[in-house]
Amino acid sequence: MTHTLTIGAVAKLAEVNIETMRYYERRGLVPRPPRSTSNYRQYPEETVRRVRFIKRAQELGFTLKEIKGLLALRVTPRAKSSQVRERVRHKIEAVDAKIKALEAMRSALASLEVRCSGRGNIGTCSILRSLDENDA
Amino acid sequence: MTHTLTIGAVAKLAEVNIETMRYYERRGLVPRPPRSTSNYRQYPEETVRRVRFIKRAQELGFTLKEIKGLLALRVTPRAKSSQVRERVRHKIEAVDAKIKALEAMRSALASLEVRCSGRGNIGTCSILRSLDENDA
DNA sequence: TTTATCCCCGTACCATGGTACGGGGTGTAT
DNA sequence: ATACACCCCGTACCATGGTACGGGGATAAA
Repeated sequence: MTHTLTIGAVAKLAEVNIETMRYYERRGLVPRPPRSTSNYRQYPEETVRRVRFIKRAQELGFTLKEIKGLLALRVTPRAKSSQVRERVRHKIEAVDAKIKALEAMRSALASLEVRCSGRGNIGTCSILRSLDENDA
Repeated sequence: MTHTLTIGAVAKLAEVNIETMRYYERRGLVPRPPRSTSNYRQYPEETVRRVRFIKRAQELGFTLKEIKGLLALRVTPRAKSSQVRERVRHKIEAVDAKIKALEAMRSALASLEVRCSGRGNIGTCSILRSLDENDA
């Protein structure tokens, strides 16, 4: 059983470039793993999840800096859990705001699809107008 | 009544840099407005909404190219509405995927908040583990 | 043991999305 | 008519998030 992965294996499983792995390490998004005698990185399997999380979060509009903050949210013996909870609440609010914005965009798109399929007034068929109407 | 806005006025209202306005024009995200006799850009008020939409969509992880595609979704006399509806459906699917991913992240954060506030096992208190458990 | 494939590291380069600069004209209030 | 803020354009520069290159060593299969 292979309990560790090489950098190339992680990259392949997480669908990123090897250079990206090294870049994330430099940026502190992926912890420096132990090395083999020949100085190869030896990653635990969970690193794959971590990297996938990073990619997914990026697609949701988080910067690497913000993602680092998300990954750092954990209670350790040294951290006061009340502080961590406070930060978690802030992150939840940020996520909720994104969800709301996406839902607004979604319903604008949906109403676009409905309203514009008939022979309605062409002038009302942009996503911006759909958003306006939902806001109002 | 001022029915047109200068570039500076739009920039201020939409909370972007003036240079950003000109950049969006070059990229085709904001249509080239008519000019005054002294060659000043004369924007209709709706441009403010358009620019705000661009910024919001960016925060949701859309690239300028994708945003251009969103803004272009409209039925014109020349476009077959069936094609437009097809594209709209694709966009809706993309938005739904983002919403789902954000909801997963949200519930991971929420369970982080609950589970880590007591004196549970510290090892289970990262967002990655919370996501794992929700997936399973 | 050779050949292919992987890993190391440092450095350079790239695309996206802006932002700044500078020399010139305009608009307007005093 | 003078000052001050605003606009024009072209060009240069910047930060983020990678990606490529190249010389050198390690490992595995034939």
